Amino acid sequence: MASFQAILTDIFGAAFAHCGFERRFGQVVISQRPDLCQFQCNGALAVSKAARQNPREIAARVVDTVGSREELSHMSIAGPGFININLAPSFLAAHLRDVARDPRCGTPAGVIPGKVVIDYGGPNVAKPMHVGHLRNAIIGQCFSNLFGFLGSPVVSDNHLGDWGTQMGMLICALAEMHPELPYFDAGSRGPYPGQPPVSIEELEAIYPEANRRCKADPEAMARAQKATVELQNGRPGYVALWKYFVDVSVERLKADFEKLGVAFDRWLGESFYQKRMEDLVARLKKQGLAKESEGALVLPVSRDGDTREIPPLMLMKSDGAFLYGTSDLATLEFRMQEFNPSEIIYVVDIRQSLHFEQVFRAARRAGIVPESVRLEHAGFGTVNGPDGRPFKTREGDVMQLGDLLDMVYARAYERMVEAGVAQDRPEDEKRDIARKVGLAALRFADLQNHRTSDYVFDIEKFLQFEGKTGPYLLYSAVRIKSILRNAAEKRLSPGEIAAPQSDAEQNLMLALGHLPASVRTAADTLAPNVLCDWAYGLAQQFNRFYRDCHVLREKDARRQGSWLALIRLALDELTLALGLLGMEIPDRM
RNA sequence: GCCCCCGUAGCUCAGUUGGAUAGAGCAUCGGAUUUCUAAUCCGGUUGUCCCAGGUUCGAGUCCUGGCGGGGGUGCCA
Repeated sequence: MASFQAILTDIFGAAFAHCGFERRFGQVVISQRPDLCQFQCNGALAVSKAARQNPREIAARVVDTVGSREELSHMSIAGPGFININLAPSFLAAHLRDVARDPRCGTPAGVIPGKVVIDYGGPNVAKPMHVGHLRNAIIGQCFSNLFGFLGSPVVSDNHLGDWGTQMGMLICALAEMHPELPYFDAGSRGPYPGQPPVSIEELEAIYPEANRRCKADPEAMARAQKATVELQNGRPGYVALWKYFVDVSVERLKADFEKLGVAFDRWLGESFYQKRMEDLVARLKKQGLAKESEGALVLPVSRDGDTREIPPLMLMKSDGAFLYGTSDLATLEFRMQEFNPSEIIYVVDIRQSLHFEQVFRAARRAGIVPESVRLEHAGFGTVNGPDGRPFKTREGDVMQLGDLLDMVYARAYERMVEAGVAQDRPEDEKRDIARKVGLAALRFADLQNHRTSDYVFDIEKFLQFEGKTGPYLLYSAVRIKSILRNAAEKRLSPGEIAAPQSDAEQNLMLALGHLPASVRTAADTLAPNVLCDWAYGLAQQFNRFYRDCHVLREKDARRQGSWLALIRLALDELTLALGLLGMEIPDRM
C-alpha cells in the first residue's frame, strides 16, 4: 500500500517508459491548482526539451497510454502540457478502506536498508540545559521516531560533552575554592570521600565564572588545559572529582530530559572513548595518515578537486590533549564496530558544519567508515528571542530548560482554566493535559520551521494557542475522540467508507491518502516540517468536515457509518503523525 | 581575507526534479454558535519574492556580479 501520489506516479512512470522516456518523468505531485484537479504530472514539459518534441503531444501520448483506469475519473491536458488528474471517487473510498485496516495507515516499512544511529542530545556536563538544547532533543527524537516507524532499528545516543577543556576549568576553579580537598594532592591515589564535593547547583554556578575567567586570563586557561591533560592521562584525584561532576550533572540532565519526554538508548559521552582515542591516534600515526603540524597532530582531509580549502582535522593539541574531533572519530569507529549501521545522523547545531565535514572526510580517509554508509550532519538553526538575539529571561540570563518547561506547563494549565476546559476532571488529569498541551506547543512550534533556519521563540506568542500550533492539532484530534465517545454511547459504530458526496468529505479523504508521502519525504530529506504541514492540513480538512458534516445528527445510517469510519481513520493518522513528532493527544482538552 | 547560509505580505515563516494565478499563521476588518467542546469555522485586505544581468518555452527556485544580515574559519565544544 502507498500514498495516492505513489500509486499515480507508478501509473504515469510506466506510461512514460512505454512511450520511450525515462520513468522518473512520470512523477505525480499534488496539484497546485486544486480548482482544476487533484493531482498533476509535469513530466511532459520536462522531457520535451531533450526529446525535442512538442510537450502537448507527449502529454497526449502518455494520457493515451494510461487509457481508462479504475483509479482515475479524469485526465486532461492543460496549458503547455500539464496532465491534470482526478481520482475516481470509488477508488478513493476503496483505497481508504484498505488504509483504515492497516495499522501503519498505508505507510510501507523496511524502506531503509539497515540500522540507523542518531546522535542527539549532547549536552555538556556542568552546563545547565537551556532553550538551545530544545531543538536538538526535539528534532533528534523526531528522527528516531521516523526511522523507527519506517522499519529501521534505531540507536539513539546522547553524546555527552564530558571530557573537554571545560573539565579542566572546573577542576581548577574548585581547587582554588577548596584547596584543602584531597583531590588536588598530586601524590594522592585515594580513596576519596563517598559524597560529591559539590551539588549540581554549585557546579552550574562555578562553570560560567570559570569559563569567563579562562577566556579573560591566559594563565588561568593554561592551568585549565594542564589539568585537562592530566585528567585525560588518568590522574587519580582528578578522575575521582570528574566522576562526581559527571554523576551530579547526569542526574540533573536525566530529570530535564524526562520532563521534556525525551529518552536515549545510550549515554556514551566523550570520556567513554579515551582509550579508543589513544589507540586510534597511534594507529593513524603508524599508517602515516596523521602528521605533525605546528606542534600538533593533524589529519589532512583536503581532496583533489576541492573548490575550497578544508583545514585538517586536529587529533591532538601540542600539549598532548585530545580534541572533540578526535573523540568524534573514535566514536565513529566504535559505532561501526558496535552497531554496523547503514546510516549515522548527527543532530547538532548547523554552525558545526565545517567540523563535521572534516570528521566525515577523516573517517573516509582513514577507512573507518566506508562510502556505503551514509553520514549526515542534520544541522539546525538557532533559537532566538523576540529581539532576534538568543533567548533570554527578563533578567538577561539564559533561561534554564527545566524552568522554561515548568513555565510552559503552568501557562497551559492557566489557559485551560480560562477556557473552562476539563474543569470537572481530577487534578492529576488536568496536570497531565496541561503537560501534553504544553509539550505539543513547544514541539510543534519548533518542528514546523525548517530545520536549518533560525526561529524566534516567543513564549507569549505561542502560548496564545491559536492558529498553526500544536494545541490546534491536539484539539482537532480531541474533537474526533469526543464524537467517537458520544457515538459509542449511542451504540453507533464505524461502517464502511463510501465514496465522497461533498467537497469537505472529498478533501478530507484526499488528505488521508497523503500521509505516507509526507512521512517518506520528511525522513528522506530530514525535514520534520513536511510532516507538520501535512498534519496541520489534515486537521484543517477535518475541522471543515466537522462544520459541514454533522456526524451524530446524520439520518442516513450508511453515510453515518462511513463518516464515523472516516473520522476514526483521521484520528488514527493524526495519532500516528503527531506521535512521530513527539506529541501525545489527551482524551479531552 | 577566505568559505558557508539567509534575504518572500505589516510581523513570523513555508514553498516538492525549474511549471499554471507565489502560499500559511499572526495581526487587522467583517460574519457564523438552541455546538458533535468556538482552543473552531467562513469571508475581505495585504507582495518591485533584496538589486542587476544571464540560461530557459517558462525562474522565488539554476548561473554570474552587487547590496544587506547571520555564521564559520588547525591547538574550546
